[in-house]
Amino acid sequence: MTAKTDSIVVALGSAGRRLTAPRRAVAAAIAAHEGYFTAEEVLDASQTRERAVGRATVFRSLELLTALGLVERVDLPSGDHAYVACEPAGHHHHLVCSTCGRSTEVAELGLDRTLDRIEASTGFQIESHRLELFGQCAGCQRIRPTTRH
Amino acid sequence: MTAKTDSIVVALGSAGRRLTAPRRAVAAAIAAHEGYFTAEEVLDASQTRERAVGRATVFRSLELLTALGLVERVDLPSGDHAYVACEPAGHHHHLVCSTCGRSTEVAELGLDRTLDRIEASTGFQIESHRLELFGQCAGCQRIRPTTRH
DNA sequence: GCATATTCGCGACCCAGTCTCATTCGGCGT
DNA sequence: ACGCCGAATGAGACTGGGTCGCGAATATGC
Repeated sequence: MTAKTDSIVVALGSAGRRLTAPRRAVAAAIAAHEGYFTAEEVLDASQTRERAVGRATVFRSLELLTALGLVERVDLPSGDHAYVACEPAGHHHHLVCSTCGRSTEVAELGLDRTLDRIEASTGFQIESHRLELFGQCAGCQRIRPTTRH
Repeated sequence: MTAKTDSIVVALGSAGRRLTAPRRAVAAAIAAHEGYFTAEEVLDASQTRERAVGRATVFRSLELLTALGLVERVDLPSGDHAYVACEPAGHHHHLVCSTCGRSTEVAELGLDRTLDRIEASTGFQIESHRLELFGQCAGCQRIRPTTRH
């Protein structure tokens, strides 16, 4: 967890952004989550601190962290959106457990070739894609599924 | 277009749902769109008719059509959601032109094998996935891009 | 035609997310 | 150690998508 918040702190610094208390609070809230989390949850979590973080700030921080590649937005099958913390490494996709919410990153998986083929056959020039995978993680497949949080 | 509305009519019938004027109106509005469309657009379109369709009804109809597999929800890169009309055929993905909004369906593309591999390596049991492709369609790649609608 | 369950439409409501703007504060220069 | 200044914050109003509840309307089977 400290590792996570640390990397956030570092990233902020090297991006020339200020390191403020609210941002620390958001980082901490994110670090405290195992899997995906919603803006609401981050908001709630930071409200409980002595110095509450404003709603707007939470959204702004999430936006910033997204821009820095430290978190990514996921649209759950249910339709509402969540975020997952992730390594700012190259292109990757998320595999989210629909029971406990834990998410793992899966690296490139030969999609590029397929995209090339699609481009060739449709004449489209693909600019971006979104691939999200949902399922049950190894742990939750056993009889007693871990409930989310 | 009549073809599109027809298939909607048929689908409603065979699903044991009533064929009402508002639903026809929504179907017509959808058929009038080349590419993706938002709930708002459908709403506006049906408002202009003599007999206006209520906001709730538009959403309910879209929900129903989605359940019937005639339209599908797409989350645009911008974050807001739209719908695309599609064949109730098997599993497929959408390729959306970010300029003109036109969308084409691309069939299965060897993703299954990759998913199997991911399952094997992560221990996850994948239940569903979402793959959306965005880019420029052949027409919009030429100098004068067709603007949306 | 009639009965009746389905669907509608209105309007109130809810909730995520944005905007504004006065206030605060982090980080740099000295 | 101090002060400056632009970046960042927070409170709350606001917006816009989407839902809910309920009395009225209507599509369908008979």
